[in-house]
Amino acid sequence: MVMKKNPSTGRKKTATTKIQTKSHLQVTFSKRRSGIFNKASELCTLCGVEVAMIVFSPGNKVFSFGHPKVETILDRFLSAPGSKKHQLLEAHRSIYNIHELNVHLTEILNQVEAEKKHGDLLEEMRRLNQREHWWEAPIRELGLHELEQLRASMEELKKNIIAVILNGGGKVDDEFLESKAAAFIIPNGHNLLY
Amino acid sequence: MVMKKNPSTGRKKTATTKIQTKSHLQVTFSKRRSGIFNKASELCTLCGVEVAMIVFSPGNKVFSFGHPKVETILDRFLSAPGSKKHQLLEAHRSIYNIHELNVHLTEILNQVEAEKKHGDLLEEMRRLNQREHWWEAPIRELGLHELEQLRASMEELKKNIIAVILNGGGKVDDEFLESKAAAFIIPNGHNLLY
DNA sequence: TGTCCTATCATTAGGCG
DNA sequence: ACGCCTAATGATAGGAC
Repeated sequence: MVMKKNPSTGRKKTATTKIQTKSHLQVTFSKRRSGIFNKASELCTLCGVEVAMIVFSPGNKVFSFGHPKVETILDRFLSAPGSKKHQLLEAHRSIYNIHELNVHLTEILNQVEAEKKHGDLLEEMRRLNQREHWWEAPIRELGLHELEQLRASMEELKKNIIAVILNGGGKVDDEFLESKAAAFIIPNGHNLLY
Repeated sequence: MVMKKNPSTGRKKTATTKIQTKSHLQVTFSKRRSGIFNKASELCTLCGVEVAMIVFSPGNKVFSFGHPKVETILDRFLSAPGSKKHQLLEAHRSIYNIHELNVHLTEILNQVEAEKKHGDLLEEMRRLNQREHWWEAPIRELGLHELEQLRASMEELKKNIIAVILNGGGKVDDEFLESKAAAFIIPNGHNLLY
């Protein structure tokens, strides 16, 4: 026998419009949300399918359900072929592009470094040559003095070249030159670069 | 009065395990899926919240529901602070990083180009100088003939320098030199570079 | 797969703690 | 916010189209 303890209780019809009473809305939201999540879970176990669900509450909190995992489903969904969904996945791929770009950039930067060193070396030669403006005057007019200056410049240039190559730009004295004499053949200034 | 047209019809209890009959499973999936989507839609209108849902069917098809849009919700969800969810958003941001990197790369490449041109110029000077090995022999021993050779080399070097600077590497004849004489002071070989 | 139908079953509105 | 209770409403299994 059924006892009607409280005739006023029980389910009532619900409107299809937004609930206005804030507290009422909160309660309804909680109940229905858990209900839907349960139904989603049932769908998973009953049909063996994958489901993801994301809900933002009226209080702007995030509720999510996912089987097996929300992220997994989202990955599958975003990687599915079609329209704008691809762009996030593309972005994901671009991480690797960035890595490649960085590697490329490093290579390029090394190249720049090398080119700069090379350029500096040659620039120094040119500067040393031009410092005395020896080539601006017709060569046939060079006197012994000028030639002597030129020779001295060349000696300095050689030392500087050695400094750049062996020493990274440090000072080069005769002792240092002697210590490296075995590696670079510099008997009387010949065969320094070749 | 209610007529019972078919007493065998009507709802029956359902197990909580996976449905084995494939066709049965398909039907149940369809019905329940649309049911859940309806409930989600109701939740949206009733509580004014945002909902996204993704379901993979037994036949591996994708069904999705979202209010206002699936992508919108996913964006909000992925940008929500917390754990791994960030990584996709980070990836999204990295698109802009890639753009910046590309700009940077272009700058660097231009720099490399400039350095290379500079280097080539100086390299050419060096090669022209060394071609005759004029500086390997003690300068004081240079004869008139060698000096003449040196002078000729310098002339060629100057032309090549002008070619690189003005012409991008093309050939330089006297006519061309004359056409550029106003810009570069080359009365008798003086003040070419400075 | 979707829709309509019907007879159930499951959900949940409303109230209370 | 959560759980329990009750009763009415809503959802859906099963069948047929």
